[in-house]
Amino acid sequence: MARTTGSDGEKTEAAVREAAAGLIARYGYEAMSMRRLAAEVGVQAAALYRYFPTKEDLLFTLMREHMEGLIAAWEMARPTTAGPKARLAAYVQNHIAFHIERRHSTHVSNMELRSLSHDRLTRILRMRTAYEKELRAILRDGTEAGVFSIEDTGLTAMALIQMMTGVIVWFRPGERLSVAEVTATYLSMTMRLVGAKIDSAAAAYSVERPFGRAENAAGV
Amino acid sequence: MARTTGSDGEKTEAAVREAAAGLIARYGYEAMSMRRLAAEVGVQAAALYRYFPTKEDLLFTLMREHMEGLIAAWEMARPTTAGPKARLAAYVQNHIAFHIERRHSTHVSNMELRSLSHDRLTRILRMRTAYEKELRAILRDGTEAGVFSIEDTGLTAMALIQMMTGVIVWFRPGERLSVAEVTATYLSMTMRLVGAKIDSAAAAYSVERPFGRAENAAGV
DNA sequence: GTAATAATAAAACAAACGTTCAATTAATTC
DNA sequence: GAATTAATTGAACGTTTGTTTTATTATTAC
Repeated sequence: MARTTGSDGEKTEAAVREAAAGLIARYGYEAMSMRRLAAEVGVQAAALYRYFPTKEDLLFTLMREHMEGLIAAWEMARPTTAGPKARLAAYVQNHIAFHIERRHSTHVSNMELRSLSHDRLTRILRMRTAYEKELRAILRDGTEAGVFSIEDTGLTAMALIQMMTGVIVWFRPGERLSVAEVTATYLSMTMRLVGAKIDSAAAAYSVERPFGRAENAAGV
Repeated sequence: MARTTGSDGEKTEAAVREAAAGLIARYGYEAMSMRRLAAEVGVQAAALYRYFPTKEDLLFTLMREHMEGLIAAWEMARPTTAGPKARLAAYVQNHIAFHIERRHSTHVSNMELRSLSHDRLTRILRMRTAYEKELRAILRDGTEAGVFSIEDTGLTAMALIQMMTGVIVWFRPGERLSVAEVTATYLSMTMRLVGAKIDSAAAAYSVERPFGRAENAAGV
């Protein structure tokens, strides 16, 4: 047989991306065979090559779009006029919300870097560095303004990112804690970690448009 | 040919373990072929099967011994009579020192869990849970004693472990920072994160026998 | 020095891998 | 309704995979 009834290129490609992210997150890039992926999508392996010339192209596409999405989300969420503390709060909220929302591609982007070619690895790492640079800038500004007390800006940024991204390792939606509760707790841990001075302005941590659904509930 | 001059089972096995940890850390378990591993050791692939019946047995051995080593190191380092703050400091120091010292097997143990069979995964996770339980106990004791101010003990434990283990992602020995400096900074970040009350007892954070070499230098 | 054993090499196995190609059918265009 | 294009199948390709088997040599024990 050949073309199947109701088949549609765009739908198939989207299904391939989603299935690939799920399978790679669960079993790893090397462990996912193209035949297994095709079966998950409900298609023959050869059909995948209409959308992605090689397996590595597929991996790279997932990673690139993950990073582009993360940076775009931050550009939407970032407060431009606010002080260091509100900006840090926005960064934390955006980061956690984005990574929980996209658990699978986060896993892929964090675990499968080693399967990229040198050039593509460089491109992904460049995006990542740009994103992390934003956090370092916030920490530096806060330290210079005397709002934070931080010993080493770069090291603190790495520690915070590892801590926040680590949420996806254990967090499962619908269990003991909600996204809002987790975010609120991580936010206060972050503020203590950077030695943020407590101030009386009640809305100090709140931010206008966090990524994803409105989950500002927890009283922070 | 067959047995080569100077060949020795124990040495070969040790070489296999070390080479395997390095290759899996760099390229991943699935991406490491038995032939590649054998070449790294300087032996034919068939020779590996004298020491490990299957590839997965090799992986499991690396992980089990990593976890056993971690737990053993903590049992050596743990202060039994000290208060929560000194115990937490000992935990952090031991954790960071151990993971930096064994970067490769740490990578393996963190990234390749999905390649284990169900039973073996359960065994490794049991060890991990036991180790993490120690940290939760310290945090709980400190909170009850009023020394720490923590909202959610379990969540804080996960955040701390992710933060500390994340050191191996970016830390390279011999670069900008020494192990002692990194440990000192992480220690003070940890203490702020758990809201540890500052006390005047100067030696509050010091601990008798940290894992590995004596790197207590930084004035914490 | 001979017998036993430990450690390895070399070759082979079937299975699975990523990928390509030709054929075939569904949908679209005119 | 015929011609064109889009989407997919099924079979095949050469490699590489983990593993097994058999033979061979170094070492050890007596």
